[in-house]
Amino acid sequence: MSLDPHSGVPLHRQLAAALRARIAAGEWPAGGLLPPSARIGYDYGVGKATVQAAVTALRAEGVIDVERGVGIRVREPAERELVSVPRGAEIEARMPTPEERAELGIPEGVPVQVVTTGGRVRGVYPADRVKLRPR
Amino acid sequence: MSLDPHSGVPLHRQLAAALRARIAAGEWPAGGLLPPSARIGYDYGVGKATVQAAVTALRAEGVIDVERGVGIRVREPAERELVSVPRGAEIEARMPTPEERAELGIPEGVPVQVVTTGGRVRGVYPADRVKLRPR
DNA sequence: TGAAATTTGTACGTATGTATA
DNA sequence: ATATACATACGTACAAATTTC
Repeated sequence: MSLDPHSGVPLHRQLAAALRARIAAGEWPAGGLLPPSARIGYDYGVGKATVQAAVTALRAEGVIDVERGVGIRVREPAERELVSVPRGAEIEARMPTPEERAELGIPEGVPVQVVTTGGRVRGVYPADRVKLRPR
Repeated sequence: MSLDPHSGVPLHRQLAAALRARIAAGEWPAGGLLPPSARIGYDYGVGKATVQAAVTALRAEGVIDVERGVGIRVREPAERELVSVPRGAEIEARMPTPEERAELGIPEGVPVQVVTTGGRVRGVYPADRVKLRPR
């Protein structure tokens, strides 16, 4: 349950793993709030920066959302729309640029899928809201 | 060139944007090293934690790699292998779990593409090394 | 309306550890 | 062995957003 400072694994990674496991186990429901970060730090006996690092990592994984003044929320899976992709197209995935994140309203930790045909970009899709299907 | 503490935009975001732009402009070649983080902090007049936050963000975007004891390296685009995807399959993208990152050797800031048919997972591909093509 | 409490964000500094050159 | 460079981790202070009273 607790963390081991002598395990060789950094505390912030241990903490991220612990929280990830508790979230996966359903300890907090999707859309629900984790305890305040100060409480988490107290419970696990680590400082603020360590909690911050763990939270940053889980955000980058798309596991949580953090709302300032509110708390740390378990991300809810979004509805996924089916998008057909023609034969011969190519599908790549990558992290969005900040501009794309702003324009498309993409949360942190969510990649984009890019569909191209003949080198021309046909679509850029937030990966949490689409499933691509070859037609 | 420099940062504005009064712009309302956090310094670490401004710094990340500045470095992103300089990288995109080719100021440092792919595979090359940025200046040491201490130098970056000195040049931009910000503290160590601020540089760290900017570096963490650029890592999560897949723009840079950080090698301990070496420096901050501009990531080189990997060779992309073409993978055919059958009709009727579904393609999703997401950030990998830490286990997947370890098993597949996926760098930070790189999503995975997941191909399923009939709900069964047919493949999990590091997105920096594949392009999927509907066949 | 507004004040207070809660909670996260930003940013600094300091010290120590560890990998590489 | 020494120097360089990033990583970890602590603490502190203040700012900003939200909720509650």
